[in-house]
Amino acid sequence: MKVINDLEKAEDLNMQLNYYDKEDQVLLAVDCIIFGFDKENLKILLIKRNFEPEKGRWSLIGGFLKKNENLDQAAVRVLNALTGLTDIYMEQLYTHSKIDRDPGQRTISVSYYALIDVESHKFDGIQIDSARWFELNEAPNLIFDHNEMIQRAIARLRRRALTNPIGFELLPEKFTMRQLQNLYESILDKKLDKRNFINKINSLDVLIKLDEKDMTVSRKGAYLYVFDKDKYQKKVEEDGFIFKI
Amino acid sequence: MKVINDLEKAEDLNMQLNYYDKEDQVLLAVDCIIFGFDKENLKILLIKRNFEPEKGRWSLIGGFLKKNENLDQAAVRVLNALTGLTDIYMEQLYTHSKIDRDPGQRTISVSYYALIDVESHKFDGIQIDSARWFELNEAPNLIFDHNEMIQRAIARLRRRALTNPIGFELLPEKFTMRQLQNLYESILDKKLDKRNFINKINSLDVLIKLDEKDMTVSRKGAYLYVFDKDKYQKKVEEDGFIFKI
DNA sequence: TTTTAAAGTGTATCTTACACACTAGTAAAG
DNA sequence: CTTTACTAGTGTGTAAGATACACTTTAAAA
Repeated sequence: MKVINDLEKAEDLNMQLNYYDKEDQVLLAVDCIIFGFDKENLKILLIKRNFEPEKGRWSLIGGFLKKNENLDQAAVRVLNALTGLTDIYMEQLYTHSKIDRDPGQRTISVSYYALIDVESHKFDGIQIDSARWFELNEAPNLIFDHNEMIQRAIARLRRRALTNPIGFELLPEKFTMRQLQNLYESILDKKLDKRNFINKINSLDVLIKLDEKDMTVSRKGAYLYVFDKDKYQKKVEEDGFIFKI
Repeated sequence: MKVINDLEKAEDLNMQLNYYDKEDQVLLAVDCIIFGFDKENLKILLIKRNFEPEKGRWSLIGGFLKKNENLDQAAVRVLNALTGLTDIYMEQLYTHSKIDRDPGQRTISVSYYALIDVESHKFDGIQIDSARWFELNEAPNLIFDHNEMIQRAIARLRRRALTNPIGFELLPEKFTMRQLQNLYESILDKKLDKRNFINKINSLDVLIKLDEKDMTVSRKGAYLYVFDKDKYQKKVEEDGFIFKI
């Protein structure tokens, strides 16, 4: 019996090695879609590619997954390496696998996206020269399937904006109602009624109105608000905190 | 000049080769989360793994991406190979990349999910013996991170059910209101009011009531409905057709 | 003919969404 | 000091949609 068992084990081991070994390996990339909000408009961060193929053309911020990291970590590392940006929370979006999407070699790419405040995230990386913000509708044509990736990210962002309090965490620490409304209007690409917007936001009960005013925006000045992270967290845990703008 | 150009080209080519060559390659897998609805309850399709590691344990229906296909195609192929199921539309869900998720070798897995009608999709594949339906809450513990994958799929399904007319396409061709309500109640895991549910569904205006009755469910019998695909498509194109149950 | 089991149906009340226009406050200009 | 200019800030009425709720109908089986 022992012999048979050992034989079986040997066969299994063999099978195991064979099984994985005969499979095709591929390169796995991450591409970061970084939306920026500058209190007025929605922008996107792009980079000039410094290697072939497609050297010199604009692209998303991308790089390859390494053996010792997971995809979330790869996205953070790549973003930091190419722009110097740190502490950006990105969310995984979609995995693109068209056979010839990268003519250099069979590469599958996982897209990540984030929405950040332009002012409070100034670049300081070595590659700063080659990365810059573009207005969303003035972005150049991108390499590979990067345009498609962006379209998908915009769709997700929009859907999110309609049903989740996206943006609260992503705004500058203190902001005016007008800025928050601008953000929503940029994402949804339509005008909202000021009174209804404020009523809705207030009914969510996650903002704290400060005594402080932003006097740069008008003669009268506009009250500043901060996001109440604790209240927000509690609501998310309780009921998912889905609403509708 | 020509010489220089050629030199540059050579350098570029070299760089190109180097660039891709020094990157780590990985195995890419797909795992299919197939939810089934049998007019009563939500089930999940699992398979007994027939190779090491973890041979003999239950797992999702999975396999590896090949060079000549994209991920969507891989998911369809793998599902068909292991269960004989055809014509299943699956949607990509998430890409799992924890470093040691598969102890056999570094493998990244892309999960796909679908919701199908159990009755109208009987197995006929060679592997039929090792695949079977489990009640969602009676499913065994699965290998790797497959439990986590299922949790994510349930969350997505639930979210979808709240805002999209999921299920209409996925039900048997003819169905009763009670069956549709059962489906929603299974997904959302809560009871709904019969009258309110019917009113809501009718207000969506995508079902056609037949003269035919299903006499198996009660003495009185229940009217059968069919899904109006054209109307549905039109609504999706016009306004995305988001609603709220 | 009676029993049984699920189907089918309507309304009143509450909540939320939406449309809509004027006053308030401050700094800068004159 | 007064006027001007500019954006912030505010409330209500109406319409639509969400929710709660219980009895009658139908046809087969006993």
